[in-house]
Amino acid sequence: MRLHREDVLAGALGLLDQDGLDGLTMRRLATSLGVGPSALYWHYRDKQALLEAIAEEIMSGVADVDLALPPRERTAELARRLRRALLTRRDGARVLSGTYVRRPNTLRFGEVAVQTLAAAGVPETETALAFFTVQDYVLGHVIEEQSREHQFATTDRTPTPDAAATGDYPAIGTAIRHWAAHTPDDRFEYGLRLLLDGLDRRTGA
Amino acid sequence: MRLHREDVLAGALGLLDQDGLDGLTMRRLATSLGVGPSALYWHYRDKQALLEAIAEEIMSGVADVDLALPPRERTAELARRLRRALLTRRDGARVLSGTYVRRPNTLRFGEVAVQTLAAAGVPETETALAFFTVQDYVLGHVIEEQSREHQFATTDRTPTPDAAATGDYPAIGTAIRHWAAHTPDDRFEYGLRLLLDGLDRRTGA
DNA sequence: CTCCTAACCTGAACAGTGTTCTAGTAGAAC
DNA sequence: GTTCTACTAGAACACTGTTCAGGTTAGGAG
Repeated sequence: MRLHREDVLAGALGLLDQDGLDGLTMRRLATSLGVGPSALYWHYRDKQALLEAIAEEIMSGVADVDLALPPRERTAELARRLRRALLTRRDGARVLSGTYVRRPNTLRFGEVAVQTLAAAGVPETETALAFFTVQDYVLGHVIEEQSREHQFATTDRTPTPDAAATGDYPAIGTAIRHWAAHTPDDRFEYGLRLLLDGLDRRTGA
Repeated sequence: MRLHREDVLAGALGLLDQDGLDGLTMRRLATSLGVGPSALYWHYRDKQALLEAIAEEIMSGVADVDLALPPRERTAELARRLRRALLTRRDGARVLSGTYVRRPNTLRFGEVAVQTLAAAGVPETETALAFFTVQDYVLGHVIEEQSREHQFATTDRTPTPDAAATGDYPAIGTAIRHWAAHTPDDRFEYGLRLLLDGLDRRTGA
């Protein structure tokens, strides 16, 4: 009944989904695996190393986009797959933003994305700029998305942000009302479309 | 020599700039103020409450954009001011992403931004979507930007990301080389222009 | 000038955190 | 069946956020 690295990783993923990033502690992970805390340090040098393994696991398969799609739709699909992957695990975006991973899944995602952008007609000198722009948007978006999930679930603060805003901030009130009428997917797609439309202008030149 | 809330906030900001978010602990803040840790809890209910005060402080003045600018340039300026504000304090983006603030500075930024987008011709039903898109991009971008600063300063890992990537990931190699030739400001401006160009298409319809 | 009430602080304690260390045990290979 | 490696226990260190009962100090009222 001894552990391997994969068992530790699997247990960490389970604990992450259950209790979130703040609930993922080495001690709780150890007891959930029926083992002492120090045992984990044989498999992973650090908690940071474990988090990087989690990040790399989250990125698995994200790059496997349908290559038959036209380039623009393919980049859109890559962005959607990244968001889906982050949403799959609780606090996934926060985990990824805190790690700096250079491993197969993560690198392959970058490789495919850059190639796709180039195929879409983005000049070679700009592909990295465009890639990071999209990635930064997705990360920022999902961080906020998941932070909202968590905030509404735990605290009992006013769930409607317009409650405090109607007074001195008239534009926010109506704007948020329209915003609330959309699904999370719609909100993501809106920003994604903005970026893709902006990219279109640069592929012509 | 007793403290007021402002003193605690000022000390926290100083400690944040010096040691980063992870180094900002209640005990160290207390000793830096010449006081016991429990004294802080008279001024702020939580560490979270203190962080929200910091976030609100970071957002001070960000909304004060030149109203004489044309709408498109004004939204660009708002995005730049947000980035500058986040960059001013160390780990500023991480602090802001972890808080959910409804206070004057933060609300006023939203109000001005939404109004500016409306003035630019964005349909009223979309202003919030557009606002959050830009905000999410800025946040994601600066989180990555500041995380890079930190990573290169502390650890002695390979500072050039293409070192590991040249092998099986040819596109990344050249892409990163072009990326590295730009200044941080340039990189931000590129993504910002993408978003603004995408917005232009929606203001005509 | 005293008194009193509010504002502010101390010191100790609790429960929890990541991490390291020495010492040891189980499992496979020969 | 012994040896060697892979793996683990248990205790300890130096931290973390937070609470609590009790003490101090300042500023205004009488």
